[in-house]
Amino acid sequence: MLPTLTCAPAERCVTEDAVRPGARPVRGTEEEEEEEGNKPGDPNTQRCPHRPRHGGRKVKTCSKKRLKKKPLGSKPTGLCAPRGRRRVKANDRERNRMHHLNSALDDLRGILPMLPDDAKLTKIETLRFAHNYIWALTETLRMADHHHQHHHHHHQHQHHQHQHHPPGQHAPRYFQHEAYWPTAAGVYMVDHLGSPTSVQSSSWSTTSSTPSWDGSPAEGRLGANPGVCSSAVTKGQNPPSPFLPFVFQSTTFDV
DNA sequence: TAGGCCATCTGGTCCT
DNA sequence: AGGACCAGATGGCCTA
Repeated sequence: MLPTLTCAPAERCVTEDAVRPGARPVRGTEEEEEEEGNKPGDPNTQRCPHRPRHGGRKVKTCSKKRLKKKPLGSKPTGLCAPRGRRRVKANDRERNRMHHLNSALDDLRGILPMLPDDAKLTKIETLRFAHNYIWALTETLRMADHHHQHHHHHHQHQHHQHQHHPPGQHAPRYFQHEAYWPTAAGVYMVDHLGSPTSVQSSSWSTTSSTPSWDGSPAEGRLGANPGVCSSAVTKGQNPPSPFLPFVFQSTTFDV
């Protein structure tokens, strides 16, 4: 789902329909306006005129929580107090803040390996994927460095009995393996998921109210795959996520 | 139709 | 005082 831009930045006020051509038609607007006490013309209760009541983000101003949390000394405004200017401004700021957050998330999606089916990762998937992508790259660098040192040591032992590799071949051979390319994590996802959104996120810890990794590779969306993160991964350095990078499996370390 | 994902509103809290 | 941040609530959209 594309992020919807409604009225947050006043200067960029765009209707939802403008950015979501496929959006469904509006249902039941009039009665609900009445029900919420939003009378046209009342500056305190009127929502942004450019924001369609379509889809989505209809609001009831009197949730149980809000009523419960109302301080005892608050104004006796009946069930629904009219929204003041401050509240409206705060809503705009909050909306804007979330838009910025979403665009940052989009930027993050943009630098992650591309998925062939062009499926958009959800927020939590993006964060998890990025987390593991970074992990994979870090681990790749670490192993490359390790190999480099090993190779150098080997050369010293041989007392320079043979020539150095040509520049193009000096890199560790496993770096030339497709699986070690930076897009490895993405390839892994495609190989094992098909579509990243095709997997019920309830099968991993996404549904937790505090999404976090417990460090156990056996659980989770991808962690359940056997053979992932196999012997080549240093003990105690398990990738902390469901998106276990496959960079260290099924690749021969023929150095 | 249930569940997942999302945008939005909202009040509370903390910070400047 | 006002803004940023946060989390809960709510309801629309979409898909299996």
